Amino acid sequence: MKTGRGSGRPTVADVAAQAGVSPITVSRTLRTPDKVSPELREQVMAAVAALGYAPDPNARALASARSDVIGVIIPSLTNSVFSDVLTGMYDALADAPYQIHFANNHFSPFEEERLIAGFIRQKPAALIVAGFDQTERGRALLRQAACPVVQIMETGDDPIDMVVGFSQRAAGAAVTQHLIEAGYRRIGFLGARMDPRTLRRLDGFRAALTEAGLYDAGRCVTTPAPSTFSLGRMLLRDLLTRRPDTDAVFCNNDDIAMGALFECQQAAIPVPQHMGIAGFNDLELMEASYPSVTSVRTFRYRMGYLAIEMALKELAGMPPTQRIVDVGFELKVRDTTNRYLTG
Amino acid sequence: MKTGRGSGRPTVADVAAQAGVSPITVSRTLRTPDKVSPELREQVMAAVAALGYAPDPNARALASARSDVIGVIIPSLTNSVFSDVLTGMYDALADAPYQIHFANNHFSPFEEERLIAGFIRQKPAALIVAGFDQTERGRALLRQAACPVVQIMETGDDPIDMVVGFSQRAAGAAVTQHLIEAGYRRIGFLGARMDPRTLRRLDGFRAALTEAGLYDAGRCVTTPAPSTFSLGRMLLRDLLTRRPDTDAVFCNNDDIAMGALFECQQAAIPVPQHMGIAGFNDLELMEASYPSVTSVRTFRYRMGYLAIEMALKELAGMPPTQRIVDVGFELKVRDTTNRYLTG
DNA sequence: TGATTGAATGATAGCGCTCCCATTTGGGGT
DNA sequence: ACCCCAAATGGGAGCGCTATCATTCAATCA
Repeated sequence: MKTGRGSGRPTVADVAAQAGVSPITVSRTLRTPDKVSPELREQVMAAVAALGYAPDPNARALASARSDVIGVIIPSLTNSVFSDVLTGMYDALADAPYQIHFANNHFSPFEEERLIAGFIRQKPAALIVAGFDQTERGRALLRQAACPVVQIMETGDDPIDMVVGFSQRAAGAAVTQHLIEAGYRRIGFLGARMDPRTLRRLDGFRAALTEAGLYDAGRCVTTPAPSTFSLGRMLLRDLLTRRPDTDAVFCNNDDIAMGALFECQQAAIPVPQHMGIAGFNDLELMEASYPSVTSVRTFRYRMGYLAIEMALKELAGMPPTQRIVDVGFELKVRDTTNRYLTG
Repeated sequence: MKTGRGSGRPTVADVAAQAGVSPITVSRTLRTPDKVSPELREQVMAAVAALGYAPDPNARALASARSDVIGVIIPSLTNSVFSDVLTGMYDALADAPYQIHFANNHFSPFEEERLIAGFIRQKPAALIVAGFDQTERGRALLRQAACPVVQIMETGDDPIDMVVGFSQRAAGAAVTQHLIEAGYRRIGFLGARMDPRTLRRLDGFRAALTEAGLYDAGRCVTTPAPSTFSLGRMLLRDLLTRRPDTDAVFCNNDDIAMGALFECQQAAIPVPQHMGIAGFNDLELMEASYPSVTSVRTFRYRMGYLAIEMALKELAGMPPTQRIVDVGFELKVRDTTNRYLTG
């Protein structure tokens, strides 16, 4: 039985011999038990247990031209936003016979393209990518991929296959609208990294202010640098140097907003009276902070969860209920934009 | 050329035909180019380029009984601590022909054991696990794994194979020592999740206080719940209910510390005068915060980076310089424990 | 009753790559 | 001139599994 090159672990052949059936019956028992008679099924399972057999995923993938890998490509790991998404994905997977492999493209569509090609080579069960900003070739690869493809974090009418997300632009506009309604008039925008999604938030910001006749391009302070809390402090300082009369800021994300708040505290600028602050994503920190910080709640866990769920559904042969899912967002108004706060 | 079952993509055989060599030469050109003469090498590379050939990782893994997967098992994704570690790993990997697959065990050694078994089935190139608290069988599996194994986040004399980390206990003791030196006397401990590493920090805390004759078990407030900022607030409230005279807290991590700070701000407890606060991990937030928060800087990125580097070195056949690497830690003293602060 | 069907099982032949060993070739050493 | 050896290349087989088609056999129908 030892052929010399083998791994030493039991194979389908071993199980088949032990159970007195053919290898293919073992294979069937493991993958499509209902196509095997109960008696044989039991025999095979007993042999599997006796030998401690576990199938080799590589051999399986080679033979069936389909692996159990669900490829996930996200822009960054450092970003806590994506770790929530991933957590949702893992939870949705539960005990489904797939595994998630992910890669990060460092916010580069070119790296994303490489990663897509790499995944496709593995014949993935499904692919999940962030947003709509793939390269031409990247989109083409995804379109040709013989597997479900889910785009997440944004919505759009023309998904490659399926999409679950929300309108970044509408969310940006909603916060801005809230700041206007709260009585702020000289509203700035603080933005870091400026990836496509951030740009769409800015777009919403601009639209809302323009409509209200309050837009002032000079109050937009942005940087391509990755966002950090300290950067939030710096961006606010920058803005106040250029436009000292600014009375509120919409921050492209919560890190920046929190940094802005710290800066105000240190500079003894009363928040929310003299400076309103709103963030984006609604990290848990924003609610716990004192003062608590206004933000836009995004359903990150949910997006991850649904993305996997939709892919699994399609893999199971069920047609998806819908190909375009908008999970929405929720404005969380808190202390930092509540001008009529007592205290 | 179409055999019916094939994937349609070019294979080694196609490349070999195009280049006028045998399949094995193509294989060699791609994996060990120095074993092929320059002329043939060039021919093969030309054929590869012409056909757009890319090897099938599954077939490769099956034939060579060794995949290009480096398995990483960490307790949690939600935790920003681990995302730093992962970032370091990805960076260390750079263009090495391996890919990282990770899984999280939700802080459960049993789930960890399952994951280890799952990875080993894939014949990984290397395995990286967090800490030393595997199950008996988990350790056995790792020991028998025919690949480099790196334990991270902690140090220990008896690694399964290699280890890169730092002494959680010593770090816990060092912060506590600092609090004592800063003049605090009634020092509490706030801890969430209480995983093995946290327990060792607590151990260091206890040792330092005991030695100073200041230990009071009643000042340790812990919970198995996952740590959040709000939880930090609650834990501090709890502690102050039990021991209102507490004058400093060492928090098991930065989230808790930050929450404690917010609670103090809301309750108008002067920090650091009436309450010293120290965290653990030194997230970027701690430095940016106002007041800035004392913490223990841990080299998370570095640990991830080194873990991969050590594994790659071994995979390349080079003997590792050392099997046990202590990256240390660094106490960052800031406003929240600086009693003599002006302001 | 004989033809027909469908479910259950098996034999065979790969999937795409690499291991192992054999073969060829072109120098050194003596 | 001889042997020997190492480097370069190829032939053949097999990694562990599954797709495909063939076979068996009992149940069904006219």
